[in-house]
Amino acid sequence: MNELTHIGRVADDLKVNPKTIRYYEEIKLIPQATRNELGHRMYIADEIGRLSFILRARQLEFTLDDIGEILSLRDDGEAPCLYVSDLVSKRILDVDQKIADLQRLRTELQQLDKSAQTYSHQKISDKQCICHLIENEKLRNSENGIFERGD
Amino acid sequence: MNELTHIGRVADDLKVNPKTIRYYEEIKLIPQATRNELGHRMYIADEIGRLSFILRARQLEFTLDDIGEILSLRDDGEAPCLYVSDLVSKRILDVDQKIADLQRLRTELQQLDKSAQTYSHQKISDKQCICHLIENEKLRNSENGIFERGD
DNA sequence: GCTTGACATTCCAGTTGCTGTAACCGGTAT
DNA sequence: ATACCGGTTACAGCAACTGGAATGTCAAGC
Repeated sequence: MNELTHIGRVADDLKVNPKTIRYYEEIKLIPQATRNELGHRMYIADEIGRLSFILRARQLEFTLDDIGEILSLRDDGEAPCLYVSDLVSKRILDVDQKIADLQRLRTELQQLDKSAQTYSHQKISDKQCICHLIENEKLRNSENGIFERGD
Repeated sequence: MNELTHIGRVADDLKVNPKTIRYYEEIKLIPQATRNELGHRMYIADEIGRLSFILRARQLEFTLDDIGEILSLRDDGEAPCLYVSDLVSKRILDVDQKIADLQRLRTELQQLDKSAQTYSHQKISDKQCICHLIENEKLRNSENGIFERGD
């Protein structure tokens, strides 16, 4: 076997852009691939394993930095799993936050959409108004004090 | 009145980084501010209005490109509201998609977290394994065919 | 008078995770 | 011969800022 594979094949199999693979090599997330006589990168199962680990972690939206940490812990012979499970917990909190933000955003947009129907038949008269859709929302919300921009 | 305000003050009031304001000027989202004798940017209510419109739209996660479109429609004397309400509808769909993605992600992370508890007492023995948390998930999911990476 | 601090200015570089483009090379099919 | 396919490199660009350095001006405090 020994299965030496070109980058394009690997990319197809893992459904990823070949550029991404080269990029990961460039930032040292994966080791420099061995080259064939033409200078083409050739991959063996091991490296494909590492790569697909990275892609899996990216699907889980770990940052490349975090993934790099995980991999180098592992490369040093340490078990990264505790580290990972810590990251996982943190990511869950992040994701929850983001979902909440988006849901709030969705509500706002929905209100905008609703008032679009209400206002659509009106003519613009107020020269100050940039867009009464967004402007009116702003006023309504500052009355209600909905947005405090919690960063 | 006539209220001429320094950039720092405007930034404080609108809770935004002064750099952001300069950046918006640089990309011509807002006109070049008038300067005082020291070359400092000074703002009047009108410009602050335009700026806070932009910030409001950014809170609603419109892109600067879209905001630019809206503003230049308005600058040309046209009503951007139909355009905006179209954008709003599209944004709602985007946001829905994003929420769904994040919820799926959350589920995955939760599963990871659960198996972290299951596996945490085990010793690492398999040299191939980079992190059994993520690896095992990958295997489980490819068995179930959960992830088809719908892009 | 001098220093310090708080602002402002400009310009340049960096962030994240890639992706696009250009210019090139080599092998294969027609 | 030539077109096509896939590989290579290096560099630029995306979004939406943000940080830092170097410089300048003014006012307060010692």
